[in-house]
Amino acid sequence: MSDRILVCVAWPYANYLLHVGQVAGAVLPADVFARYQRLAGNEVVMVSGSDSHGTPITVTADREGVEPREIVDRYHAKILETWERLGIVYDLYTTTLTDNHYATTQEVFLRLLEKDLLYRKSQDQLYDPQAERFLPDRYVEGTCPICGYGEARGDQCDNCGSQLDAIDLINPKSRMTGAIPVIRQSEHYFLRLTELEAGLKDWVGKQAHWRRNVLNFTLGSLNEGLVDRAITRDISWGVPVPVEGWDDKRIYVWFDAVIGYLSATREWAGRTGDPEAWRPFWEDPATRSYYFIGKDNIVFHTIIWPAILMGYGGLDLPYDVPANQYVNMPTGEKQSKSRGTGTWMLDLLDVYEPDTIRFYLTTIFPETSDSVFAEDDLIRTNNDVLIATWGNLANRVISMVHRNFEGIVPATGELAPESEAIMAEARAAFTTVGAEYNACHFRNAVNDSMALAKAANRYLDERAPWKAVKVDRVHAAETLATALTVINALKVLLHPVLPFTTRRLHEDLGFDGTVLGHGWAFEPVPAGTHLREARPLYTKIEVEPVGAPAR
RNA sequence: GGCAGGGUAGCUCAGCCGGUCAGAGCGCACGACUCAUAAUCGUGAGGUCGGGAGUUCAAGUCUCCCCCCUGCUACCA
Repeated sequence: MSDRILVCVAWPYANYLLHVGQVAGAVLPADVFARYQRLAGNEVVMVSGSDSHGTPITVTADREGVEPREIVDRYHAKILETWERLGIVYDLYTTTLTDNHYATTQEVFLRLLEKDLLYRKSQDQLYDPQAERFLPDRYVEGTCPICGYGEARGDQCDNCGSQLDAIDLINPKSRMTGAIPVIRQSEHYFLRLTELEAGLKDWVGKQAHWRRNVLNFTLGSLNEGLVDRAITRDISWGVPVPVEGWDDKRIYVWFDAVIGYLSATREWAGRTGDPEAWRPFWEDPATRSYYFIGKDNIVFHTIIWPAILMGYGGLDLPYDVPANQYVNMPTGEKQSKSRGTGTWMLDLLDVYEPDTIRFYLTTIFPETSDSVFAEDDLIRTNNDVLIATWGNLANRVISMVHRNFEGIVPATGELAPESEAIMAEARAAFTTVGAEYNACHFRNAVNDSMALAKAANRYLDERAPWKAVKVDRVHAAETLATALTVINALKVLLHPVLPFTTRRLHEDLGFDGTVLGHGWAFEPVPAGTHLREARPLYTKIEVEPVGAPAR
């Protein structure tokens, strides 16, 4: 019986290239998870898109003197290229610029308004009279009132780390124009999080399967008490507020971005030809929805988005939010788009095979703590783990079958105990490794798979078919046929992480169709099968790290 | 400052409802083998589990204090 699973992935801002941290932290875990679930026979839809609104995009556009849409188009194309080359398979990767998304966002807004979960309130805001624009705190700079640092931001002083209020800055000026900001009143719509707090607490309290940091952080925030948040802004780039007389404001990006999960699923449905196909993924309580995000985004996915959904009514709340920590540089520095530090995915893809990258990144998924990306470590992992333990295993066995059995899988009689044992281990791995994937413990899934590969290497050494074949062909035949079956099992177990090379291996082993088509199943390579000529699945990297720095 | 997560072998990380929890992989040393991308297999070297105090028969595993890293702190998302 199959499950229905919605895989939601954080929406990258379309104003930069993607770096390793974003991919290892959210996108690749989601893809591995979705691939596993599809293999396991579940009904999966995976959606995301480029977040096209927000101040950073406007600022980038201003700096280049172009329209925001041009920035979005440029980087959206680069992002799509990254997915293609890395083998990230979305059912839909869209943007927040579609008519469908605007309509969905406005529909949600109006529903909340009807239900009195939105209200208007005026607040003081800093305004740049030269740019004729309201300023977020971080776009104001001046002298820190606490330590005297001259270039403190309105929200925080980078020198002494103090949290600031932009109004308290000495000699404040706009980072956009240098003008002195003035205070102006502005009216906005606020979401009544205070109203939804009790329901959220009740719901979060039941999510015992969430990761410790996600659960504790969310409970902590709820216990401190929520504050209503403004969901509109004084900007011109964004989803229009569907209310008379609000033409000069827009729905703010954090509100429309999370709604993107819903609008993207609707858009996917429309593209499949069944516009109603999104409903089971959102309206059936048995559907499980997973949100793959970084740790900086937890509050939006465990509090605000659920609050919006609760307020809207009739839609599923997140089942799990397996937020990851960060992937840092070997120097300990963060991968940061805004600082320009980090490794761009496209640079990496220019140099290394996608499965090499996917495998290495999976081994450093920051599932429990920040992890480190290092190119020399990637090379070492490729050569000393991926190839030595796994690639070589497939290669040595297929080569032996060609050398000694004309490339035809030999038949076996009754199996020796050690052959039975390794077969049983391979069969059992489908349960254990499957459970790890299903629980989003991807590193464990890979480690368990590699343990099976090591066991297969050990089995080969013990049975030494290269020796046995000279004196007892039946013995050697049994060894090789058994090893092939274990290799075929590993092909399936590792397919979510290594989709490209396991597809090749699938062909090399003489199978038709796709790995996906065969499903999450233990399956021998039938006797009599003609294997293709042995070819290495992976290329050893002999070079020094070439370096693929950001910028 | 407050809240949350993390600080375990050279490296990357598990373990954390207290008692085979002092581990895995890589690297390193030695040995075996030679089918295979000099790959594989076996053996080994031992890290005061960030620091200090406490609870307990027993603590990386619980409590308290301190140090360091990261995120959030709601007008970056």
